Amino acid sequence: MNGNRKTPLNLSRRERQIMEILYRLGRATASDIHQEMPDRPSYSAVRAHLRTLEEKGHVRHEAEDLRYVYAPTTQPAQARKTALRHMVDTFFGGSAARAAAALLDNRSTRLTGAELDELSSLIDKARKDGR
Amino acid sequence: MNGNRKTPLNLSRRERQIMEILYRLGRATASDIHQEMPDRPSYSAVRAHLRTLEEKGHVRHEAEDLRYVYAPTTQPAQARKTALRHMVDTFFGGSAARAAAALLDNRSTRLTGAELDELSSLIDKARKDGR
DNA sequence: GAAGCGGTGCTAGTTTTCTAGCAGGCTGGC
DNA sequence: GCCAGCCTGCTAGAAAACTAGCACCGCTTC
Repeated sequence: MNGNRKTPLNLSRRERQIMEILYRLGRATASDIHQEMPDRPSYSAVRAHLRTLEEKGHVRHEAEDLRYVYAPTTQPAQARKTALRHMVDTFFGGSAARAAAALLDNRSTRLTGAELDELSSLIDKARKDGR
Repeated sequence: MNGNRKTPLNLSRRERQIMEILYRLGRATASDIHQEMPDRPSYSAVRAHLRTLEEKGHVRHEAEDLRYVYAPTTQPAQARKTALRHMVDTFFGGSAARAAAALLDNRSTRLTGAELDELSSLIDKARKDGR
């Protein structure tokens, strides 16, 4: 199911931590990322990892105001999709419905009325498409 | 946000692969896990990792029919919750609603009518609790 | 009872990851 | 000009991850 090479599965611990920060932030400088790292390593180490990630093709950078701003090469939408799929497979037996239910069910996630409406309409839409 | 020690964040690449398989399967023998591993390592290597994971407290084993059956120490429900939270934070700006929407929206995940009904009722319930 | 099968424990060696530190470039203030 | 501050590139060494292989044990089958 996953002999894929350019997959988060093949990232080292630190590389993965960096990628997650990058997905969360969208784009960030080495310094930003360094701030966010758990068990904060040296700034230098972070930069080295970024270079590796860039070499592996997971990340690209643009020069901006005299320093580099990094971003994932994968489009956010695609990354989200892949991540969701993986999560659903490993924790919910492949059932997106069960995963969605877990999201709704969770008491700690208070959803606003507007959000609920939005979801309702998505469900209606799914019903229409399905039939 | 995450100085936690016993978190998936601190697992090595192989250890994480094993944990994901274990979450997916619920419980499994060393051999089962070995089968499922990407870039299949040696059986021996898998066993070594399992021992490490057990030492770190992520996994426990029971003897059964002359061999060990491994399972995560974390309760599935709790693990799912943590994983969801993490996913929502890194890919959906912390919004469970956006994550749920992405799940529903995904064309590739065909939800059955029954599932949609189930979700609708969950939404209604959330509405009631919310007000 | 010996051989084959399938399991476990352990250890030592290799490979990869991870890291700090040095060298250098550009900018702004003194 | 020159120093401080902040950035990049690179490298060598330490630490961790990863791995294969050996020794052993219990069961089954011949």
